[in-house]
Amino acid sequence: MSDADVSNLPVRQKEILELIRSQGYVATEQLVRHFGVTPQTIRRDINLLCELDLIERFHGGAGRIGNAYNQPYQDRLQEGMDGKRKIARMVAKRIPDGASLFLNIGTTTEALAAELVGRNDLRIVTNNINIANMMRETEGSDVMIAGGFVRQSDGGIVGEATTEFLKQFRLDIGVIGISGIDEDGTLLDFDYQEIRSAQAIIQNSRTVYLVADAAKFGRRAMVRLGDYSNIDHLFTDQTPPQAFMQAILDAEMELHVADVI
Amino acid sequence: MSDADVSNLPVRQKEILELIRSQGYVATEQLVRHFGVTPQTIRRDINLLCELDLIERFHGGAGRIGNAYNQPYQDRLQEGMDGKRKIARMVAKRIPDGASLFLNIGTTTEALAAELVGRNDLRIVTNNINIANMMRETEGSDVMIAGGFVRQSDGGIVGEATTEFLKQFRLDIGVIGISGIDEDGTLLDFDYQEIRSAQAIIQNSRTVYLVADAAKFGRRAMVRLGDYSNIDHLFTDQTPPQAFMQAILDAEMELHVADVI
DNA sequence: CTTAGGGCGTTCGTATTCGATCACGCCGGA
DNA sequence: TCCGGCGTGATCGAATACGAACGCCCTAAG
Repeated sequence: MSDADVSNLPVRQKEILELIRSQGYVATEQLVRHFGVTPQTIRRDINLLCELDLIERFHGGAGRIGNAYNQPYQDRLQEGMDGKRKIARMVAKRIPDGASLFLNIGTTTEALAAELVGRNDLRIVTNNINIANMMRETEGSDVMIAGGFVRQSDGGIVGEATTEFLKQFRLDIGVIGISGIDEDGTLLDFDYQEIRSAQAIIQNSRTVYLVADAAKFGRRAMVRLGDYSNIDHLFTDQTPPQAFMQAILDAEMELHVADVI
Repeated sequence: MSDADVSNLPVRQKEILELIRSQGYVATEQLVRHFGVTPQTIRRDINLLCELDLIERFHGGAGRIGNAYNQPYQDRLQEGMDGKRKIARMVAKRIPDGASLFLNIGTTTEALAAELVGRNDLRIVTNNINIANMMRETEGSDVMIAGGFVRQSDGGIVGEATTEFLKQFRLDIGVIGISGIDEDGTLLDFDYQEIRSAQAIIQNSRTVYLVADAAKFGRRAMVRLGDYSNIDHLFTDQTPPQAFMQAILDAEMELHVADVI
């Protein structure tokens, strides 16, 4: 994308780039103090880097560029976030201190992780690089990350190695998200590889939580993950449509709908 | 750390928090457009969140809080960065297109990863979560991450599982960094677990690159990693002190000193 | 020695953002 | 009905950041 040759930049500009990439944002004033130069000089650097599309300019500083590749992902993170957050809050309350849990790929599980930041008695195994990063923000729970291919679109870790890694554990709670649910309770996903990880998590969790916001009911996806018999608790944000209720009631599974509070 | 109860905040403030946590920084103006309210209201929100130590205030917006825990790490990232970058640039030139390589924990290897962003023919295996994140920024090389414990201090992934994961590969080049080098060529590190990963990388690389800036020569560290016989190429930024040269010349190892250009 | 050019500091007028204050509308309780 | 708290919008002077223009210093080429 950014086809500028970074390596030929002056030292100070390279360092600014480095700072911004690692910190996300730096104020002009911070850079002034850091380098001992005038604001004007910093601004010149920032403008130059900005014209090369290496950083994004703000009033008062500069930040990492809004990357085109994770933009759609960021959008997805937004849509239906209210529902996801409600679900996450509800699930977080049901995670006891000292529990061990799997968190797999998915925006809803990420929302859960956000709620769990600050808890410091948990042991978490995840194949989501964003979750691992999130939990690093504070001194808190132990985090293990699964090995495997890093998927650029969403930071998910997938592949046979990932599945094998997950199988090494047996934890209290497995939290999984999915792409869609059929009326008869068939759980679906778009990505074959992701399915394998989810199945490994299901097989090795004493209790399985499925988190799915309202949009998942009726959404078509290609790959079959399993059905309600694999799930112990289903968490959602709205009462599922009538057509889905029969299968839900027949299953030996508890349904939790987030309070509208 | 931040002992404020996030869950009781108004919806807009929670969303602001979410945006900042995911984007690193948002301008006041962006938030104004996003929520359709006046700048004044956004400022009130930002000030409130700032007093709760949940975000950091800037002129023109707000950003993620400069976390106390990775601060010492950030500092370490800074000191000697010039040298590290020079080394990184030199090594990057020696990584051919299509190569497969290990990158282990360490600030110098991170600097190398930064230089490799944009290359799109590489296959990279790493146990450094920062590197995995960095490579995600652009469409580029394939990245595999090792599984294991996520170390909060620096995002390194360590533990027996990590070592086992690394052993599954056999790659063209292994790039390792270390904490210190003795005069006789003994390679040292502070962390026992990290050593095991480095040794696994050495054993499974066709060529081993050691990257070490000038500060490493003579620094004492506790755990023995190996010696020059394990290394094929040593990259550094200054000619090593006289006392070290004999061992370096005796070893079957190429020494590369970064040009002062 | 002279000169041209790049990098940086300085100045100053302009643009933007900030905070204090007041006003309005929307509740819920007396 | 009245009242007070709360959240928001509006106004305006103060603080801050911005860009353009100019001059200085250093370096390299002639």
